[in-house]
Amino acid sequence: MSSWKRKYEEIDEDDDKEEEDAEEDWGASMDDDSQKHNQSDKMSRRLSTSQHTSGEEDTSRVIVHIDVDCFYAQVEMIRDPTLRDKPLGIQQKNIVVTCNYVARKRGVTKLMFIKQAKELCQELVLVKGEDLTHYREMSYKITEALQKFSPLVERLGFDENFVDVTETVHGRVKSASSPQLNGHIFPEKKIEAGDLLKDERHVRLACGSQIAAEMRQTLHSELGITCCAGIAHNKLLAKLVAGQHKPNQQTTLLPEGVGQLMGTLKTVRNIPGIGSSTFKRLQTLGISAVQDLQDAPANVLQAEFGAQTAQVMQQLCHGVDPSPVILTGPPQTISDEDSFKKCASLQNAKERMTGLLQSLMKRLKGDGRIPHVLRVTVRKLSATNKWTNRESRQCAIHSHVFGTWDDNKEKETISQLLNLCVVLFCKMVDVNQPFHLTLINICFAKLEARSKQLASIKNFFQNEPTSTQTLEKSTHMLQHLEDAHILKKASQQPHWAKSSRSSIESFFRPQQRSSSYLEFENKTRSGTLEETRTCRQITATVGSSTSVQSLFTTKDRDVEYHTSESRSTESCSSSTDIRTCKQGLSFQLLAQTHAVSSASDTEASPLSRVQTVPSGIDPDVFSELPPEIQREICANYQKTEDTDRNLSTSQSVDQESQNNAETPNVSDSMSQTVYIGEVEEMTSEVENTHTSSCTKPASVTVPVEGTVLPPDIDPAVFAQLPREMRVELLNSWRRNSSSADSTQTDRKPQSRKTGKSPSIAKYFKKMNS
DNA sequence: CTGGGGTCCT
DNA sequence: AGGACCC
Repeated sequence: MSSWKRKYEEIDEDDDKEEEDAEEDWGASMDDDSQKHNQSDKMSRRLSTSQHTSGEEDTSRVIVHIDVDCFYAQVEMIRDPTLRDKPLGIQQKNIVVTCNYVARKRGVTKLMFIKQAKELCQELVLVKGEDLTHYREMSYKITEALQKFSPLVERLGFDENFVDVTETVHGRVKSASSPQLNGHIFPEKKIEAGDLLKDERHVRLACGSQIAAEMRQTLHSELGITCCAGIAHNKLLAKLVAGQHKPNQQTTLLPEGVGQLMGTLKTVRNIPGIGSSTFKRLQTLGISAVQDLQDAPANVLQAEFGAQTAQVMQQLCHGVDPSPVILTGPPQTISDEDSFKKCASLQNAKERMTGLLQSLMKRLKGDGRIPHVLRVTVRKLSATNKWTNRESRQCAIHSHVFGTWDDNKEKETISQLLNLCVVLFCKMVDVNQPFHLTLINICFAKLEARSKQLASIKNFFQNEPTSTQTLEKSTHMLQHLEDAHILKKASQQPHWAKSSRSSIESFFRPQQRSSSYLEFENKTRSGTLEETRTCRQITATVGSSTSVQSLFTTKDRDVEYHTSESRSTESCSSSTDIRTCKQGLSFQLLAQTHAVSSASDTEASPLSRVQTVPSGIDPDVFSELPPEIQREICANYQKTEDTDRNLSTSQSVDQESQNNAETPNVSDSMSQTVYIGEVEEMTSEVENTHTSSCTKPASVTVPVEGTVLPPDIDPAVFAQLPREMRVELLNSWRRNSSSADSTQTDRKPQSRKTGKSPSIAKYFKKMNS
C-alpha cells in the first residue's frame, strides 16, 4: 500500500514567501502543466451530458467566482470610513475572524487570537463582529446585484458567489465583436490578441472576464464593495484561480493552465471539497500532495472511500469539476447562536434563549416565511473534543404559534417558542444535575411561505367559500396590486429574487413598511386560474416522477432555458410557477388542518387548561419532563393564554422588561412562572427521575449507491429547479437506479466495507464528465 | 484562550 | 441527530 506513495513527497518546495496575503497562500508554481487525464476505466463509461466532446473535459461553460475581499472588515469600513487607513480586526469572542489589509501587512491573519494579534500590532482597532446582521444584509445585496448578470447564482458563505454566465457569453459572442481579455491571465503568458481569438474557449473566457469586470464595477459603484473574481470553465477552477491576484483583482484561467494551477496547491487539503476529515484519511494512505492523489491507484481510493467519492476526488485533483452552479435562493434555515464561558442553570439558559429568539423573530419578520421546525443545539463543556460535541433536538412548531402572528403579539409568540426551547433543552440537559454549557443555538427550519392562511380560515368559517371563490378573490386583488405597479416591478426581478423577494429584499430594506409578505402573496397569486391548474398537474406529476423528466432532457435544453427567461416578462418563470403553486397547495391543506385544530382549541374548557399539555408540545415528551419544568411550561402557557384575551396585561409586563434593559430580556412570563410554580409546588411532590432515553436503535439502512443525474438530464437545467423538486427527482432516480446498479463491472473485491465514506460527492453533485 | 453562520448527506 | 463540508 505504501510503495507508490512517497515518490512525490517534496516536489512542491519552490515556495518563495507569500507577500501580504495571509489569506490563502499556496506556494509558487512547479513547471508541470501536462494535463493528464488519468481517467479510470469506470469513468470512461461516461454519459455525454449535454455537450459536444467525448473524452475531454467540458470546457463549454463560463463560471465566474466572486470573492469579496476581507468581507466583514470591508463592511465595517463602509460603515465607518475613518477605519479605512487603520489596521482593523473584526472580533468575535476571543479571536480576530478577519482583518483589513492594513492589519495584514502587520502580520495579523484570519482566525488569530486577540492577544496574539495585539502583540503583533498594538494599534489594531477591533470591532465586534458577533452580530452578523450588517454582514448578512450586505451579503444578500451582493448576491442580488450579481443576479442581474445571470439568474444562476450560487452563494457560498456570506462572501462568495458562483455565477454561471455561459448563456450570457453565448449571447454576446454571437453579436458583439471584440472580446478583449480583462484582468490577469493564468498562466501568465504573453498571448497575442490574434492568437487568443482563434480558440473558441479563449473567446468565451475573455468574454467572461469582461462580464466579471462589469460585475466588480457594479459591486463597487452600487455597494462600495471590492472583490476578486476568478473566471474559468468550472467552479473549482474559478474559485482557485480567483485567489491568484488578491485584493481587488481578477484572473482568468486558460484551459491549458489547469495542470499548473492545480500544481500550486500545497496539499489536497486546499482543494475545496476535501476537508480535514477526508484529508486525514488520505494522509493515512500516504497521500498529501495533489500529485499523490493524481497518481494514487483508483482501487486504493475506492477501498477507502467508495467508488463515487474516489472518482470525485480524482477528478477534482485534476481540476475536473462538472458540478453545476446551483441556484441558491432564500435560506433554508435561520439560526442564531451564542457561545460563552459557562451556562450552568436553566434560568440562565432561558435568558440566553430568549435573547436568541428575539433577534430571530426580527429576522423572520423580514423574511416573510414562517418556520415549521424548531431546533435547539447545545455544546457541553468537555475536555476532549471541544468542537463537534454539539447535541441537538428538534420539534415541529404547531401552526398556531405563527398562525396568528402579529407585531402586537410578538411577546406571546416568543414565550411559546421559549417553552418549546425549554422542552428541547431538557431533552439534552438534565437540569437537576450540574451542567456546564458553552454554546446554545436556536434554529428555525422548514421555512415556508405563509399563505393567506388567515383569510382562508376566516372564509372557511364565515363565508363558506368555495375554493374557486378564493381564487377569484385572489385574482381580483391581483388586479388592484398590478394597478399599483407593484407587480410590474416584481416581474423585472431576476429569477430567484422574484420568488423570494420578501426574503431577500427585506434584508436590504428592513423598514419595509411591514407588507413584505403581502408582496409575496401577490406573486403567489399572480397566476391566473388556468396557470394554477397547470401547476397542479405538474406538481402531481412530480410526485410520481416520470414524465417530468422530459422537461430536462438534453435536447430540450436550449428551448427550456430560454423559455424560462423569456417567460419572465410574464408573471412567473416556469420553475417559480411550480414552486409557488406547490406552496399554494400545501397552504390549502394546512389551512384546513389548522381550522380543525383551532376549533378544538377553542372548545377546550378554561378549567381544564392548566392540566392540559400545552398545544404545540408533544404530550409524550411533556410527560417525561421533570415536574418542575412541566409546571413552568404550564404556567407560561396559561399566562400567554391570558394575555391573549387581555392585552392590558402585556402592557404592564412591558414596563417590567424595560427595567431590565441591560440584562438580556427575560420574558415577563418567567416572573409569573415563579409565582404559579410556587403555588403548585405544594400540591405536587413527585420527584421524577429524569431518565434520558437516549436509545439509539441501530436501524439497518440499505446501502444505496450514490446517485448521479441520468444521462439525459441537463445539469444546468436541473440546477435551476426549486430545491424540493431536485430532491424529489434525485430520490426517484436513486430508487430506480439502485436496482439496476447491481450489474457489476467492477473488479473490486466484494468483501469491501461498503459504508463509512462520507461522500464529498454531495458538494460536487453532478459529476460524469 | 477557537466564530457564527450556512449547505447537504447518512 | 449527527456528520461532513463551505466561508
